[in-house]
Amino acid sequence: MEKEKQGISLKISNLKVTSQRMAVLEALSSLKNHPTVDKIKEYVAKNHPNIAVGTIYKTLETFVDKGLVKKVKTEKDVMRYDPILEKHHHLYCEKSEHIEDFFYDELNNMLEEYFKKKRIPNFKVNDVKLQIIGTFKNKKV
Amino acid sequence: MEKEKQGISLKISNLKVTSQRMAVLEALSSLKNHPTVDKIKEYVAKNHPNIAVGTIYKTLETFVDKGLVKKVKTEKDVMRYDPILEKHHHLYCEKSEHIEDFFYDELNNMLEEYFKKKRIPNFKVNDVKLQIIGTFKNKKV
DNA sequence: ATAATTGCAAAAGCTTTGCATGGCC
DNA sequence: GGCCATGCAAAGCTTTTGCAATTAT
Repeated sequence: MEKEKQGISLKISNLKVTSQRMAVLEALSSLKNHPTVDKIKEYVAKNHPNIAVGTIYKTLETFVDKGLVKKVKTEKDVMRYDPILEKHHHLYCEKSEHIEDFFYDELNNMLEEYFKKKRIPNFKVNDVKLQIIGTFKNKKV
Repeated sequence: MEKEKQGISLKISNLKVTSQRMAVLEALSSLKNHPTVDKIKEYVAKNHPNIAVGTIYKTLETFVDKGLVKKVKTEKDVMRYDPILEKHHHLYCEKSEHIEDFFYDELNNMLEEYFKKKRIPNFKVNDVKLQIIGTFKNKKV
């Protein structure tokens, strides 16, 4: 059961299990497309009409601190959240707000190799993220 | 003379040459580190005490439209501006707001090759940006 | 002349904060 | 019971907008 897993992941992170946190976790896993706070609020409000936006912000910030979600940046200025922790990159649509995940180990390995060989003076590389920008074809995004 | 070039680049873009626009261009080329609007305002204000923030925003937006600068987004939610148009990537410091440019044709070629061979289903790649995240060594950033 | 640009100030997001209340452990 | 999390509302920022006055061409 999904809820159980979510409760466990809160406990592991030393967070109290509250219905709001559970609801935000559920929203994150249901809303596929790197939701904004607004989308999350909308989703959560279905079963939680009284949840405060502040709570959602605080909750998400807590999750980021604990490493349960990551922030995704776009050229626009609204923060979006990504619940997937495996290493992956993002495809950004030039024409819409759509963001899609892109997993490809081969690419990760290639980059890792590259930065292992080619050192950057005075800089220690910890992570490399790709923003792959373009357009989606034949798809309602 | 630098000013002349800047005036010309405005004319080429079909923009009227105003002292405010010249000042913003100068700020962009002097402030190396991908300045925020605030930094730009600060710089411009030295010789232009009366410039309005709104004007700076409008000016920058115009420049972005004309392709004279690009927006750079960080995990924090303040927009920053990059006057360098050549293809390049960014080094992000994990510990500060410092952003540095990273030029490396070899890497660009490698990525270009990669995405030429490895097609992504339903997606046309137009640009690939790297966010290289880590820490600067022996350096006051 | 006239169309574009600017300054000013108000407004519009998005996000954070403080504090009293309420709920987990 | 103690402490952490929540709701609420206000405040803080960054950014946008409308409009009259100004300026470049």
